[in-house]
Amino acid sequence: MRVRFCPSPTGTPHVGLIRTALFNWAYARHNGGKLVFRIEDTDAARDSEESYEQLLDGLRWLRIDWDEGIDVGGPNGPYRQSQRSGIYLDLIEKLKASGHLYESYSTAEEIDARNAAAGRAKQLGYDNFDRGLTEAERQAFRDEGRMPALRLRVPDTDLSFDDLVRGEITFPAGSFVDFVVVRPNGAPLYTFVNPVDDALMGITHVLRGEDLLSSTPRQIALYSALVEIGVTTFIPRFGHLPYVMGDGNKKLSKRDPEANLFHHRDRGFIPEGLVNYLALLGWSLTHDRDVFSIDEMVAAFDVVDVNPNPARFDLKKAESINGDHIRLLAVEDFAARTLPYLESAGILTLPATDAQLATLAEAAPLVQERMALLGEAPAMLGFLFETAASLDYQPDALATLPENSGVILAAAVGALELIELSEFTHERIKDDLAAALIEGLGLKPRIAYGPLRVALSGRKISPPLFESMQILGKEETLARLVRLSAMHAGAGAGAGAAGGSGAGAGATGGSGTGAAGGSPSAPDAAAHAS
RNA sequence: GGCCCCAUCGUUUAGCGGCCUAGGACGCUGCCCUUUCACGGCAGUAGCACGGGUUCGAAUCCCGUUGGGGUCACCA
Repeated sequence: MRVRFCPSPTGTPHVGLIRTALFNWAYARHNGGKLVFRIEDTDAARDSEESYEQLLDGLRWLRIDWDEGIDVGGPNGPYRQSQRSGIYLDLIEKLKASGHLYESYSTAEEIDARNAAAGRAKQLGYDNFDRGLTEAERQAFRDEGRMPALRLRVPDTDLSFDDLVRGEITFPAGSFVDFVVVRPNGAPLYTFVNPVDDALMGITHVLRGEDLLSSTPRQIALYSALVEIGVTTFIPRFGHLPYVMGDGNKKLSKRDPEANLFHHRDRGFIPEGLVNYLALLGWSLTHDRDVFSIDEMVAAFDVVDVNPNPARFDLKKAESINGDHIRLLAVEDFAARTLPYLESAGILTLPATDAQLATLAEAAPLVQERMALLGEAPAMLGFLFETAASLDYQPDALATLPENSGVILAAAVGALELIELSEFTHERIKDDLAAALIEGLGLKPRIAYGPLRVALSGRKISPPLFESMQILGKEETLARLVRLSAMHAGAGAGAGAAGGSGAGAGATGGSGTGAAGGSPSAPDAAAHAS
């Protein structure tokens, strides 16, 4: 069994294209067959070397490998169509000699005019006019200086094939016409080189996008010609994979950012997660589970199980699956994978220092289960790599501070100061803070710890608080609590319990006494502190 | 318009004649867990496009209707 992946290198890799590569790959691996990787660069105007490199980059990132073709070579090379001209020229001559190809001098305008004159719908396209040209007529055109395109003479019969995902499909005679395979300048078109290369490379199963379904009869017609002249002995099986849709009812367009493979990588999809999600686009492993490994996919994949309906690319679901795979990672692996994201965000130096790596290793277990995308790492871990002085506070975080924040922060400082440096662990921190704030001040945990969280991270949400304090260390933790306390007092929450520099009240309005629950207990807190 | 493909919860998918008063997942809602957010747990929400057949029996087979999509290039 031999399958192939044969993209044309235009633009950045599209997730639909990659899904096609994945299915071909999985089918080959499942059956112990070979995957051939060929590049269809027959359109010099649109193809680019950059796009070619991106294709390789994308496939390697997803760990989709191939047995024959680009880079790895093989007996049927070269594997870039732009380097196979000689092969095509030879075959074109043979097919001309056998009468399968004929010269066509009709221009688009002439075809339209003939259709109009015959009362034939314009959309019907070419009318096979040049089929019956005599040699004298052809010579007359040549004498006018016209160069012929070459068309394949298609059979005047119905053509059917048994699609691997859709079953029996029949195209009635006349619904496909003689089509151009070689431009007047001698350059063969995709319609020619694609089947020819498949034949030459012994491809047995063609899995491709649904958009090519209606060109299949023409392809089979060419294949029949190739069989007749002895180039190959069989016509491959075809399987047309469903579209990958975007929002609404349209194909996921190349313009759509979600279509871009690298967009997802940049946001922090991991290969395991994206492959899993891509596999779900038209296929499923089983009835009650949709998180699986690529090995599980290979073990189970059969193209006949592919669902023919178009699938919508659902980012939310994709992220959820990715999050599941992130959680499945060994913690060291997870930490290592966040590295590039932290570095490019400027959180870590490049390269990261040993101290930074140590901090990351400590923090990784705290955040691994709270991320769906590796790209969330900078926002989640950034505060661990700053100093009290450089920390930025998010406005929405500041907005959550209760009026008695000063009291809370002061009590926390008081409690934490008493902990020996060697005992500054999250368990101890938790116990002492609970004693000071929950019992001491009689506060609800969410009220008590909110200001501490903001002080530490500058954010409303963060990794677990006590663990974060442990990683930051006693000195840094206290510095952050003190800084926010001073800020808060300065901003006018009259309590002034912290630094006492206070005075600047008024601005925010709320009279200092508002700290209802806090006030009575304040003396206790103070006692604790001193 | 011709031809072709497709049709199960909002989305995706299981189902290939009786295991279906239709299962899972994402999303959404509620509750629990809880140092925030997550994670996790529990519960709930919501679907076989329509109409004919075939059959003892249809989400499953057939026909039609409707709806959606694709394709009709000297692009790939």
